[in-house]
Amino acid sequence: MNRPTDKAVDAPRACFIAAGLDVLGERWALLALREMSLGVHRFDQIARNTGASRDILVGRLRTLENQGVIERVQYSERPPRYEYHLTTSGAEVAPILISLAAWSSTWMRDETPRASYRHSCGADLKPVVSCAECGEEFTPGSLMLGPLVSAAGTDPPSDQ
Amino acid sequence: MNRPTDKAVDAPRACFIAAGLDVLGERWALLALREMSLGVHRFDQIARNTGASRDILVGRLRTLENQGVIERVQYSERPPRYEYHLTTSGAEVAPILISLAAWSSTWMRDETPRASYRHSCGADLKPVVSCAECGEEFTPGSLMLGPLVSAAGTDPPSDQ
DNA sequence: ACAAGTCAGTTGGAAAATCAAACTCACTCG
DNA sequence: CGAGTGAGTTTGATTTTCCAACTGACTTGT
Repeated sequence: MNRPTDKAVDAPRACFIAAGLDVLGERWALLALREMSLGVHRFDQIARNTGASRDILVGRLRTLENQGVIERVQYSERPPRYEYHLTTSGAEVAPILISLAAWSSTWMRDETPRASYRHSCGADLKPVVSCAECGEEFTPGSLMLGPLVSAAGTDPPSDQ
Repeated sequence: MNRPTDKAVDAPRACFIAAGLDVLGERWALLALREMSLGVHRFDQIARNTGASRDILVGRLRTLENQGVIERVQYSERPPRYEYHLTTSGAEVAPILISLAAWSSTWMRDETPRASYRHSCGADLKPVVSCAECGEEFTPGSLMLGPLVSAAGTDPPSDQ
């Protein structure tokens, strides 16, 4: 009763981009991760530097913690106070932030002055994305759909 | 009355990551761009494949058009019908989608089956991000703040 | 000692964004 | 002629977000 071509009224594409956005795509999430990448770990400073309201920021940080992207590290007993730190998973968000910063500094050409980014070597941010397998640079259009998978092909990296 | 260290009650960090998110960070925007990257250009299919409601999708597509990320291409006079295509700027969003897909397929390890992505060479998606200047691979933490800039350092790429 | 400040949240109510489904309009196809 | 397609628009509910004030447990300055 179900030939392979039967699509149940065309459900939205379930792909890893959509899944990633479920975690990282909520408002303020990536900016909070940006702060931690830059060495800012405390609630008040993250709130100030991102501009997020404190209440929704609490929600985002909890979601990111539940997803294993960040972790709370207690730095005071009385009163209990926590710092927010990137896990391995969170640290690996960097390429997303880098690509975003690079795209933005190329294409957002208006008058407003903004903080730019650079590589630790001192050079302006010019990331090159290439395929680990063939070494070729990714060109627009070289991203293609692959098969459906449940857990990524090979090794599950254990966090921390 | 304004020493360099006076910070006007700590405004949120104005940086290129935040600016990029203003354009690409709204709900459905990146998924719509994903569709166009995959060769889907018509409204109904973009709505179906992303899962966005038609009304907000209209809004997103208009914003992306105004920002020069996509353009509408008329393919029928009567009734007027348009296709949505990536501009050069839109095509260069690919590294963001690639990084997101790669992060997600590494870290979203639950049971639900999702479409994976691959490079056009056939290999599973394993992007390597390196610095165009020094050639070194970007490691977590190698992203650093640079100076404030108004329009990116050098050449404004003309679109198309 | 007491007032003021820091820090990580909570709370409550208003404002904005999103959602889903139905509806429109201009056609095309059988 | 009737059904279907395609790109929206409309409507009214639901969900998120925003903002400012408030709390509780301290710490620091005078």
